[in-house]
Amino acid sequence: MPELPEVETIKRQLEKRILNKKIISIQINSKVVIKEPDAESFKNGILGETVKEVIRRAKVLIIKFKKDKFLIIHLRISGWLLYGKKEDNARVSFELSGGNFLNYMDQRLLGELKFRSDYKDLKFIKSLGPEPFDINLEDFGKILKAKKTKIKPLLMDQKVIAGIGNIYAQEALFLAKIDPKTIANFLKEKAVTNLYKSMLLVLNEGIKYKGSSVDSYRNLEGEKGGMEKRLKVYGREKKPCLVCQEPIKKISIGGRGTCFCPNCQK
DNA sequence: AATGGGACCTGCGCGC
DNA sequence: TGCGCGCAGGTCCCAT
Repeated sequence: MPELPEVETIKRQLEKRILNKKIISIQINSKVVIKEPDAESFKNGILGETVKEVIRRAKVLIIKFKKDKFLIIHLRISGWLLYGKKEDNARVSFELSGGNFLNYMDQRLLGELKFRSDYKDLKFIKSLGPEPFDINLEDFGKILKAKKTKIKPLLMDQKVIAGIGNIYAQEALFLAKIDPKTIANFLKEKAVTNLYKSMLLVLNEGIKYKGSSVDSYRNLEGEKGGMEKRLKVYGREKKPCLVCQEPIKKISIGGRGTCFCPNCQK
């Protein structure tokens, strides 16, 4: 599910709901999502702690308790968080002071929860490139210039730019009118500028409309996002391009489905 | 350096 | 109707 806009939406909602709440009890229904340490130590470590800060880095949510206690949540594909009553099909439920619950939902069980003394030292976190909103046009251009990979998987490479996934990469390329198969260092200055602006635009729009609910994703309040109705190419295979009416084509790049308009995106 | 395949999981929709 | 297959918003790991 969740790319930067979805995770940012959840982060902002968590700030309103769980800041300064204490973890009263924890029920783990699917141990497989607890990646570190073992389920028992995970539970014991978090019980009684109070939420001091909520952080997002790329697609990762970090809940900070004390100085050296962090809950790190990666939702991967089908993970989401639901605030409110206790959910029977939650993989993990955290009971909070005040009577509400924070439920970790994850149909495919690919997400991961970790309890650690830090998050910045995680291998994955250390390998991340800059946040899209922290990179300037000049640096963005330099990165593309140095790469001979196709532009679409490059945008999705978390080591290069952190937070973009399969939906927003397709949307940004459509807006910028760039063929997703284009080799990155082949892009001219104007195309690079267009792509940079389009990337920021689609991410900001995603945040504004509280994410895309293409499938099971719901935000913290259990609501669907509003962005999926505004997506211009993702999931629109064979449908007419919203700009030129040409049928949208779907291909596979780097093993990921990729929709684009063969007429607009050159 | 770049690409392709498989792995991790469950469940949906499609064609036969 | 029922079944098998491909596919799904992510990331890692291996081989070439």
